[in-house]
Amino acid sequence: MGKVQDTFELLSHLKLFDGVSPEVLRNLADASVRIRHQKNEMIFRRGDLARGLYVVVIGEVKISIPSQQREKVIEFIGPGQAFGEAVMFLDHPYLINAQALSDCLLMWLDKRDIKLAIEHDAKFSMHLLEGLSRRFETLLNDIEVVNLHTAIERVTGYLLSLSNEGEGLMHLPNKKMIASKLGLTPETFSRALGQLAQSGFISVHGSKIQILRESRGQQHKSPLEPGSRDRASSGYFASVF
Amino acid sequence: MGKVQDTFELLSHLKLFDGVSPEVLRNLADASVRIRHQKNEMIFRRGDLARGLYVVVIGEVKISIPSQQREKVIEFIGPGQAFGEAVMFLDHPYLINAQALSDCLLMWLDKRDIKLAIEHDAKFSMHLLEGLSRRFETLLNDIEVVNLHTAIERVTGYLLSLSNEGEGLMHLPNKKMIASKLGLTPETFSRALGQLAQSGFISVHGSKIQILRESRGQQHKSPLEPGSRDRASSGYFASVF
DNA sequence: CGAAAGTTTGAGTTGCTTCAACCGCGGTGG
DNA sequence: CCACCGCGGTTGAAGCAACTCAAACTTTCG
Repeated sequence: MGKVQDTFELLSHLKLFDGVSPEVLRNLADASVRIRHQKNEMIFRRGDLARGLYVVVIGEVKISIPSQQREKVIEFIGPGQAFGEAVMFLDHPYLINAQALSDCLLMWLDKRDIKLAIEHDAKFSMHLLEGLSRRFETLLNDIEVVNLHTAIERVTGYLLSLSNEGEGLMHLPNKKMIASKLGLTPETFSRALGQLAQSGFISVHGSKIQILRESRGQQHKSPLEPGSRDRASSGYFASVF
Repeated sequence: MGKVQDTFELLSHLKLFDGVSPEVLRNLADASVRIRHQKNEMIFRRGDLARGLYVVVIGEVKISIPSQQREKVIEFIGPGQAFGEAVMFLDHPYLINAQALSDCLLMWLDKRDIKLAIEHDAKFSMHLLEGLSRRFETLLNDIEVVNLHTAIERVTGYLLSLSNEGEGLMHLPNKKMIASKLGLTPETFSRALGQLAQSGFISVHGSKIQILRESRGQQHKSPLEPGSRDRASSGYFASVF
């Protein structure tokens, strides 16, 4: 009882369940399983069967495509976000790996219970659809970045998107993963940062990065940010190089 | 009346509306707008506002990311499939272009009506979720292909996936678009086909392509295979080169 | 038939990767 | 306390796969 009560409380604060009717939420809370993972533990692997979805309550999770040579980082999932849903609806095995980037508290929900909730609460359906759509746009953006932009453009775009979300001084733990997210090798990523620093656009001190100069006029199509404007090689790049 | 009746009939045969209750379907049919597009006409462009979604009834639609230099083809949408949904749920402008590849009959549904249908029929929600999930997996696959595979691997994988769906003799209209879908230039695509033909794996006669030899251990559901990088060392490629 | 677009082929270029060495830092244990 | 290791990151040099540019050829279609 205590457990269910706590879980209900916990879930009710997550965006995914915002506005969902108490009865449905209670059922979900009842059916949910708490899962803890230590930093670096695998949550699931490519090829595993998907029986449900995960919601991050505390911590951060890395989603990536595994490869013998090098993995490709897809995205980072934080509190309130779900993952593993896409494949769940298709009855396919996972294409991706999910790994805890820090000690994590997750909620796991069985496919059956999710479907029940969908049947009883359209609000929940909408949240799922929105989440999936958001994730879809992110992927779309990544495809665009990888296909149509050079290394420096990718890094610039990434930094700008970070600075849009947060403030001027940024902290990049694990540049290797960022490089992979941008579809670059760590070496190329490092060199790109070096070039941007040299050109005076940013300053780099270890993992701390500061944007010194904004892109001219309306920025370079921030490639990791859905719904932004347009342009690649004009704008900032024209002014710098 | 006649029109609505026909539309109801039309929609009821589409997978997207399979199992949806007659009342909801009738409302949707009532609210839907028939849209015809001639071959090569743009259906929407990046930056346009998304007020609803489209369903292909007849014809084929190309979804692509525009670029000054060259566009990137995302996918081809055929009868019974929806497009433009992802962005609709987010109230973002489109990131993509949609263009008719042939003369098309489309149904357009307003966001409001879609949301109403979601609220009244969980089956419809599920179809949307499944569709979005399927599309998501496709993108994931594309990202993997572009990031982790060489030109020849991409082409081989694509041909194998076609042959899995259909039969040995394939028809590729517009190789330029296929090349773009695979993240290659037309030249590189052409050369890759040439190499595969020379190695005896396929035969190419204009736009008609025949697979002559299967890949060893014909798994290619997911294009992450050993030997992706070191082509000379394993898998199919070792046997060919 | 002729123009326009698509495709192939050749030659040269390049941006990213690869390989390798090196640095700095945190943890560990002798 | 410091030597040692391992790992993340940086830097240099060299290679290469795919791109660009260009020209010839083919198909499509008005």
